[in-house]
Amino acid sequence: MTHTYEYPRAALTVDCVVFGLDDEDLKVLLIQRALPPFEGQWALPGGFVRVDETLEDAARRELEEETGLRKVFLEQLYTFGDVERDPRERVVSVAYYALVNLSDHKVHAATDARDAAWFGVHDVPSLAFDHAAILQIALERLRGKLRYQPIGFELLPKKFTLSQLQHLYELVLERELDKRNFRKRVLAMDLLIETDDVQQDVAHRAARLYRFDERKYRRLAKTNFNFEL
Amino acid sequence: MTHTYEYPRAALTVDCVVFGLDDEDLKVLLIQRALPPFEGQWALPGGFVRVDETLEDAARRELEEETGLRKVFLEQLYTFGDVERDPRERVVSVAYYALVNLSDHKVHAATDARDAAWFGVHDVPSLAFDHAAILQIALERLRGKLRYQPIGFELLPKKFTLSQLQHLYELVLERELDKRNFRKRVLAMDLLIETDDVQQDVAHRAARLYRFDERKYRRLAKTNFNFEL
DNA sequence: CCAAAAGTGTTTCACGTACACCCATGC
DNA sequence: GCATGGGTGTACGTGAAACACTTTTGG
Repeated sequence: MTHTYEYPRAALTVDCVVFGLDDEDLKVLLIQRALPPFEGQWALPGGFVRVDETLEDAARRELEEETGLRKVFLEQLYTFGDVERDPRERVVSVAYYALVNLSDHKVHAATDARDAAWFGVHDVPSLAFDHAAILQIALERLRGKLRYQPIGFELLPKKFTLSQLQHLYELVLERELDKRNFRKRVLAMDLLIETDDVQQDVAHRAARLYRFDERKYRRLAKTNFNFEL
Repeated sequence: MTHTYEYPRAALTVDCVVFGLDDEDLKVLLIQRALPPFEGQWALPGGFVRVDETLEDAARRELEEETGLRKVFLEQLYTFGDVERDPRERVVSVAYYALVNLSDHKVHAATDARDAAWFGVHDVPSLAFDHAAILQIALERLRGKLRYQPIGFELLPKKFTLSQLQHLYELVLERELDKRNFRKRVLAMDLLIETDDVQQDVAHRAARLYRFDERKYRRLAKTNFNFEL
């Protein structure tokens, strides 16, 4: 069955820049395309928006279909509408970025993807379409938002050490931070809950684990409080 | 002539939130719709994206067609994709916001619009579609960006007084600022050029006029300099 | 006992904030 | 001469930045 319109229409897609964190690096999730165009090349997960689903629903659906990821932090990034960005025809893509913690989420390739894999953000292969540009903009957005929104916790396990948190900020912001000042600032916000647990299986003194107090943050966010690191 | 596709497609539009400044208020430009749906209601200027133009080109074209505005500051805001946001069919809209100075730009209604007029942002009539929500998000974005990007100057004439600049910040941020501290901070950035001109035709001491040094700002922005007010 | 990271305070300096009066101009 | 906004400096307090050693644990 076909669908007919009076004027030609652009196709509409979503693409997802999924960031994850391991011990060494900030990573991005890519899939290897199983179909033309750019068959065999690496690309951001994504696909066509159905006419009866919202943009965010489409992004979540494609993410699950292509990589198995569910229930991740997801936020709209920017809409890319250059006329020649897809060689087939006019395609406008609404890009989203997602944050996941690698320890909780296992990834597997699926529909339309030969393979799915994590790459260090400074070590990505050549990407299909304008996906390299989308990735750059996502990185800038992440850097900007990390400063004044508590989104970094999405990249960490529920319980984390202060050193892990600092390491995350250093990786994303690409500069070193002073340990004492970092701990002072982050604890002064009074949004971390000290748990009774400590790190396991480390060959040195085990660090205390903390949780982010999201409930309290939401309450404060409604008044006029500013998260800032 | 008609166009057929294998799957149904959403229509794609752009909408523009145009902000302007006069002596009393931050204003937004609205048009009165000449056609259904929402005939006779006020709405944001905007319209369908052609298949051979970029999103920004579409926004600029619609802005000129419907309101006569050209060569304004324009930046993408957010893409709205709720399934039911247009009663006719599925329409996804890429929203932009624009900043103009009212003294330089005269507005006139045109294509598809019965009328075009400026409204105080806190005094808008009931709007078509989800345009009230789009306006709210544009306001938040403007407030957020004004703090750390020199976009306020787009709302002022090329030469302006420090009081005008302060007034703009007070209107957008919705709080009063201390005159001496404001002047100190803004001059300390060293991005304003003092001109030889002063205000004309005022019934009190005439204020000095300044220009924003955009060239210098661009240079600094490339290193690691932060505009912040 | 050694390696490795955890954890902890103080001083200094810059910047944000609060605050009030005289000046120039037009009518 | 009076009304209106233009223009200016200082004192105080808070918060950011610099900086080094002791503690705990596992191997």
